[in-house]
Amino acid sequence: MERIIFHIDVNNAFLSWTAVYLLRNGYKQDIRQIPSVIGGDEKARRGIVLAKSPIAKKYGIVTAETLYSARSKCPNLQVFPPNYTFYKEQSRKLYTYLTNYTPVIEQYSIDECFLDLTGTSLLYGNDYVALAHKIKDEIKEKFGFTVNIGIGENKLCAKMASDFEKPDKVHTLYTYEIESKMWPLPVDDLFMLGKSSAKKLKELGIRTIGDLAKTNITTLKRYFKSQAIYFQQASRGLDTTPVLPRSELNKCISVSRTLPYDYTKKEDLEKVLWQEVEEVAFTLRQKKLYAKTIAITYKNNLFKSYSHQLTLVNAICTTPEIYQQVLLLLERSWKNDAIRNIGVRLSDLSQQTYQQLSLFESSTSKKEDDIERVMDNLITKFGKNSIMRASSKEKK
DNA sequence: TCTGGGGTCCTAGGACCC
DNA sequence: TCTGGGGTCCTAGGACCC
Repeated sequence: MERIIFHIDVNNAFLSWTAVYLLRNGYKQDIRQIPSVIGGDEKARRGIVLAKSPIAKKYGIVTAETLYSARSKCPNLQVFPPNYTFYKEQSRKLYTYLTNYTPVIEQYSIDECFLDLTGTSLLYGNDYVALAHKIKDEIKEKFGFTVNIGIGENKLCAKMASDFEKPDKVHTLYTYEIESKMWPLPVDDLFMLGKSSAKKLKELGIRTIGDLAKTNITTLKRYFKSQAIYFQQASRGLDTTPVLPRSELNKCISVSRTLPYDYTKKEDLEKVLWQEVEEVAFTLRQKKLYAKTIAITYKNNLFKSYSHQLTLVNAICTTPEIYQQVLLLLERSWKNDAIRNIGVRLSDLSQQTYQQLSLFESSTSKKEDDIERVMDNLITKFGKNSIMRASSKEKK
């Protein structure tokens, strides 16, 4: 059966949401109408563009460039800090509202989702463009921000369509429109085809998505291995992946931090790692998960990234147990270089409710897990400062 | 005061087993 | 004593997404 998929994308999400927040709190100007960006804290060395207004875009400002560079393109640029708590709330409200139309929603990110409306014509009729306009306008009225809606017969086409012209627009990319609407676009515009693949394709003389669609698969395979098949299928608008609610089961939980200056002392790195372990371990336990693989990630002053990981026999979840492994990893992997960014990642997650005790392991781990859970509950109820372990005090 | 943070997926190579 | 080959698990690194 032919499918009908919508892709909904909040226009300049962080900037729009901040605009809504500011207007609601008495700010006189709509920052969507001026040259503005949402940017990280430059003093904390996080000074990059997270979102931009349409006028800022006209100045050539792009996402992820430094604020320094953005200002050089537009001297009267206004910079606002991100408000993640508010963003998450807006995102949740939007998705809750969209479940009115279909239960088959895949939340792709904080500001993007797919809706499967296949078989809903008895409910909404056959005019999907009209339906999309209705949803789009309701969102604008109800929440105060605009979205783009792309309509297609699969997720790929819907996603490509929502990207066409912004903001506040509805576009279709039906099978019969692929040649006219998608083939003239540069290969970089194809979803999941990034910079490094685009560069290789250009060297092969493949510039547009149409060129890619017409390229011999054997040639593509020589350069792109298994990716070649995806590229060719996608360039022809083919995609059979289903709209699936994001699995509750995370594949990994991670945290990383850019440090205020480059750290060269082990004790300093250990202090940051302790805080990071507390964070990821807390999230892990909130999700009632255990982790078997623990990793440490670095970025040094030369922007070189590296990482180190280990896999345990038994999955763990307490902060001290994880920290112990992280210290081991630090010992084994840190190259004594100046560290700009350091992080902790937990993966190989399971919902295992019992721990298989290895022969020589004490049976106290269950008790320790319970103590941690009691502490977590206190934190949830009374806040972070309500409780602190003795060892964490000295590390602050 | 130049270059964030949280994810998923893939690949190559080594260890180890039979 | 001249050195096969398939399978699995693990790690590091990289591409790509928002």
